[in-house]
Parts: sequence; C-alpha cells; structure tokens
Amino acid sequence: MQQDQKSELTKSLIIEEAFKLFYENGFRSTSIEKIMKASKLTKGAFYHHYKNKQEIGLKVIEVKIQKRVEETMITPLSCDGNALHILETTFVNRLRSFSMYDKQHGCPMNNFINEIGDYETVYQVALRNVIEKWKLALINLIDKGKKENIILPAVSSSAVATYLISSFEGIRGMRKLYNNDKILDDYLSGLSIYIQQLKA
Amino acid sequence: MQQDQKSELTKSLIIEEAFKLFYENGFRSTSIEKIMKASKLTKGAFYHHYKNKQEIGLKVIEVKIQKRVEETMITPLSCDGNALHILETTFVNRLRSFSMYDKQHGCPMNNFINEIGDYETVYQVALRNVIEKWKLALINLIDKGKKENIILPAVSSSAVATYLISSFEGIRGMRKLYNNDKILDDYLSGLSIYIQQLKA
DNA sequence: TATAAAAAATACCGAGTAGTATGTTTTTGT
DNA sequence: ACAAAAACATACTACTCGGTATTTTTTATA
Repeated sequence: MQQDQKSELTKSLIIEEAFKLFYENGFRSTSIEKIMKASKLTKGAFYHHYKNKQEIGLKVIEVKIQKRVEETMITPLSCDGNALHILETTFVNRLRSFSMYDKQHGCPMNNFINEIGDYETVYQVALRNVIEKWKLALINLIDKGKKENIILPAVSSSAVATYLISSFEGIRGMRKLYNNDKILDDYLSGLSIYIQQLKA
Repeated sequence: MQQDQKSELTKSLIIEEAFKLFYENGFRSTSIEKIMKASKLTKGAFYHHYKNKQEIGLKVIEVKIQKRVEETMITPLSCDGNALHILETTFVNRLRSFSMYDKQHGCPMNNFINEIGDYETVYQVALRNVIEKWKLALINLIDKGKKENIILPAVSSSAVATYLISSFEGIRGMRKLYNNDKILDDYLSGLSIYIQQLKA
C-alpha cells in the first residue's frame, strides 16, 4: 500500500476508535493508551500522527460529531414539502432510529458540551460551530415555512430553532437515566404539541 | 467543640468543596486530594469520614444537587394562583437568576447526567430520583391547572413536564458555549410560546 | 540494492490517581 | 487523671496519565 494512503488509514482508524471511547466513557477518562490499544497500535504511532490529546479531541468534534449532526439532523431538512411536517419527522425519525447503545450513552455532542464545554476555549468554539450550523439549517427551514404560509410569521425562527435543539439535547441526556422509552414517548408528545402550535 | 458537631461540620465542609469542584471541573477530573486541599484538610480526614469517591459523589447528588433543584424549581411551584403563570415564572425567574459563574458551568445536575449518567448504576438511580421528584411536582401543578380549567385537559401532563425539563437542561448546556445571553433569550421566547399554547 | 524518509514500537519521565497503613493529636467518658 | 476512641496527618503503594526520546521496522525512490 502507498505510504500516504496507509497514513490516512491509520489516522482515521485512530479517530474512529477515539470517538467510540469518548462516546462510551467520556473524553477525560479516555486515555491515549486506551485509544491506541483499541486501534491495535502503540502510543508511538499516535504521537507520530497527532500532536496531543487536544488535537484528537478537536478532530473528533470537527469530523465525527459534526458529520453525525449534519447527516441525521441537517440533511433531512432539505426535503421538499411542508416545512412543519419536515421538522417533525426529522426529529421523530431521529429519536426512533436510536439503538440501545445510542440511548444508553446519550448524544455524543451533548456529552462533550456538558463535560468539556467550559474547559478550554478551543472545544467551546468547535462545539459552538456544530450547534450554529444546525441552528442555521433549522432557521432556514422555518423561514421557508413562513414564506409558504405554513408557519406563523409572528414567532421568532431563532427562538423556535433554539427551543427545538435544547429540548432534543436535554432528552438525550435524560434518557440515559432510564431503562425504558417512556420518557422518549413523553418527549415526542411534547414535541408534537409544540410543533402543531407553530401552524399558521 | 463537641466531637459529633465537629464531625458533621467537617463532613459538610467536604461536601461543599466537592460540589464546587465537581461543578467547575467535572466529577472524574476532580480528585480526592483536590477536594481536601480546598477543604484545607488531608486525605486521611477524607477517608475517615467517607468510604470512597463514590460515596462523596452520591452524597453530593443526594444533598447538594437535589436541594438545589427542590429550592429553585420545585418549591416555587407550590405558590397559589394561575398554574400556567406559576409554571412560566418559575422557569423564567430561575434562568434570569443565574450568575456568570452559573451560566459558564451549566447545570450541575445535567453535567453529572451527561458525564456519568451511564457510568455506574448507583449514579443513574440517584440522578433519576432527582429528575422524578421534579417531574412529579410539575405534573401535580399541571393537573391542578387542568382541574381549574386553566390548562387544556387533552395534553399529557407527563409529556409537558418532560418537555419542559428537557428543554431547560438542554439550554443550560448550550449556554456554556456562548459568551452572551442571546441563546437564553431565544430559549425564553420559545418557552413562552410553548406555555401559552397549553392554555385552556 | 543502497539510502533516506516515514511509520510504528519501546522505554522512559514526572506528575497525578484511589486507596491503605500507620502514625499523632484531640476529645470523650469514667 | 487516664484510657479509649475519634479526628486528622503523614507516608506510602501500585497504578495511570500525557508527553518525549530513542530505536526499530517498513516503504519509497534513485
């Protein structure tokens, strides 16, 4: 195999394993050694490809977490059709798509936010970027819904977007504490009420 | 001073300092030594009063975090008057009461939930108890509002309670990422829309 | 095939970790 | 006043941490 290809392969392998361990056990309690043991490599390989732990933390946020949000919560918003309907199905489908593993460990982004969102500015900025992208996509859809006379023009698009994101992230954390989906069903009912109320 | 009084004083001093450090730096990255340095005592004193780190973690949840939620989010719900109004003012007042410090570090409970809510069952149970108490108090108020013909009887009290809590905890995390209150204002607008919609 | 560069492994450092064992000091009941 | 117990301090163990220095192995190229 070509050298640069192998290098890229190793780097992305490390990112994958790091993401998994950060998700399952948290950022701070995941050591470089654990990541490299999962990658079946040694610490020397890690420090050949990455500068330090902060760099891999940022990479995981910028690559894995951002991608996850984009693919599951932003891209589906670009569908044609009723804006309110798209809004609801995107959130509902996402919540329904979660595996046991996902439910148990919560939202990778929200875990990062609450564990290290106030730790160092670099993480703060990286996480804020993801949130802002998500928020902007929601605002665009809501604005579109207003233009098409589907959503009440009086409500603030930014406020609705913020409320939708905060409740979604909140419930992803709360679900960790339970061993059943009752709380998710309650959330979905609450969400449905909220969205219906935005109808023009 | 009497021995048992001094013992209680020391124990609660340790709880106070532990809570502060868990809140500011997280549970996992706060060591016993750091807690005891903040308490101006030594590790020997800690292990005389507490069994291990898990015990102090649980104590902090059961005493400090539960108390915080009760005093600021549950007790205010017992006021006389319009249920919807009480609901809104409780959430609004709480959010408005936060200091810079509180905004920067988010919600102590939510931090715990997202950092160690999936770590060990004991923490899961302790945190769930706090959430359940809060949820129950909200459900009682909403049910009262229904009886008094102030809140729509059709909506599920449990769903509304869950949605309110999840959005509040969500926004407490998100606020960490910003250096201004715009996101909190957006949240409050979103909350207001939501609560108004429950009117009978 | 020789050589340089990249990839990865090994060995190590100083600092920090939870927890223990064993001291010393202070308070208590008699 | 004295012995027991409680409160706290000191010193330590065995281990993990992030990061560095150095060496070995693999690969690309001339």
